Amino acid sequence: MTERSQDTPADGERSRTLVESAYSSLRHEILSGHLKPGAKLRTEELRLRYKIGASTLREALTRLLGEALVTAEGQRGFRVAPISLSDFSDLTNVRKMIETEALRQSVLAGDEAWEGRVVAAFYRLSKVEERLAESAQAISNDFEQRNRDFHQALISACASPWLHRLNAMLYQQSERYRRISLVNRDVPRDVHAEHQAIYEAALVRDVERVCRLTGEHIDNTLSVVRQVLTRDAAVHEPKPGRSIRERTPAGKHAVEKI
Amino acid sequence: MTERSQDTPADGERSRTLVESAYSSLRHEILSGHLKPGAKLRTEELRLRYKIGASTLREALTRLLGEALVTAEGQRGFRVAPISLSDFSDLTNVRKMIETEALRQSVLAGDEAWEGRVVAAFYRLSKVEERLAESAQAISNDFEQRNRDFHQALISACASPWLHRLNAMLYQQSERYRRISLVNRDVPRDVHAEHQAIYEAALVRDVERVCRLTGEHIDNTLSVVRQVLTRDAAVHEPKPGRSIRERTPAGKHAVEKI
DNA sequence: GTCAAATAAAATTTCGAGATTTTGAGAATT
DNA sequence: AATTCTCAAAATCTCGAAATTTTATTTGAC
Repeated sequence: MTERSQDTPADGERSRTLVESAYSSLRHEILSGHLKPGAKLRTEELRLRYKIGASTLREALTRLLGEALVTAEGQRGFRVAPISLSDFSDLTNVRKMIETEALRQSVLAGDEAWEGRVVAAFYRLSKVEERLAESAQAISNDFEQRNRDFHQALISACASPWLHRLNAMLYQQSERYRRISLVNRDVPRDVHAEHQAIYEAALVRDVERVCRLTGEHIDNTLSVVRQVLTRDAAVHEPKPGRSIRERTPAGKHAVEKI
Repeated sequence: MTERSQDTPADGERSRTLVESAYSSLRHEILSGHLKPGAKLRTEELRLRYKIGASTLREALTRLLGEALVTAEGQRGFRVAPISLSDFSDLTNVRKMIETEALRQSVLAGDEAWEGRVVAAFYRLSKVEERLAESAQAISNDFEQRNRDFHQALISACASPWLHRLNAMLYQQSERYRRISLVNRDVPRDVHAEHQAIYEAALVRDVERVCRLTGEHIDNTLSVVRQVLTRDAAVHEPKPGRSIRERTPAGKHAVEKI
């Protein structure tokens, strides 16, 4: 008997195939930090959790492999991709280069429709930033979404699919670091002011200024994450409840636990 | 009855898992152009060809998805990623940026061991380039291998894993275009002279010159591929033979069969 | 007691049949 | 003729047990 159960998709996913929804769920759990960096991903446990077959789960994990959110080794299964300060530092530099270039092209090529997207995205971002001071934790999903939309809108007039592709990948990676840092503690920073400055420079088509400000903006994120990660290296605690059993891979700096 | 046959790996692959060797074989077939851009990848057929299970094949294809060598849609299976002039043009620009930056860092940071790798790789490349005139087709595998090694050696002192990762991806993509062009017809170009110029500039640590030359080098490849692709766009005709299971994706030049 | 081989337990990988969906050819309707 | 409907063939997607490998534990020799 092999009836497809077609269980209700975990969250708000309406992906068609089971692989796709498992992929979405797993990605969300990794990005949000619920699945911890370096953690072993045992097929058996995940299989039961998501109520899917072994191959289906395996395929979902393989997709994440291509996005560098999980690692895979020989006959030793999958792990959540580890994080490290040096990785994030590297990531930040490369992302600065890519996003800046995309931005340059976009601001130069942007038409009226582009302006409209930027204005709209900035407005929505501002709204959520107002509420960010109090309940940083609660609305971090909202904020991340709109922050991504804003950055995306800014470069949306860039005509290069490859720049978009690479940028999306790097942005997702850095989003992971940001969210992991956010969950731990929130380091205040006037991120709204930075966004506003970028926004205004974009609309007056001051390319050099937009690029410079965005570069600094990205760098500031590095600073914040650096603070959190170095501080947490000492503090961490094992997660309560039925958690995925795991061994800390040898010699990694202890950003393992969130 | 589920015995593992562990058939001899296709070529020189000694990958551990079946997924890995299927992945390698498929990648090679796509890069070499044996599997044509845009072609449908029917699981049934491939399954029989490689003598592996459905899920195993599926996982191998999913890996290629992450490298943008295949595309996948909903419940409609996999296809070899299509190619186009505009894609290659875009690819070339982005790759120029990435590889140039990696090169800059590498030449600045390169130590004696780096010099050694560059010298060795250049020597091996030169050897194969001597023979390139006659049997371009026959030794294209050799040439591509050593060409990749040479470019890799040049940037091997770059300390950024992300630059390496992105560069590897872009290089592989452009390799695909180069090989497809090569198989069709060979457009002569004094590629050896270009390599030599880059080589010499690298060894005397003339960063700006290395980057400029490499940029031009990459651009030249674009020109060559452009010639071949535009020429072939006309030559090919949808063969009216029986049972065209294959719809040429809209407006693509028909590089289906090589 | 220590080290290594043997054995047991656990986890990963693979298979292929069956469930589901898409496709396309012909019938029926407008 | 063009569009929609029907339904069978073909293809994709999913499952879970079986095969294989890795990891942990025990046993045995020195």
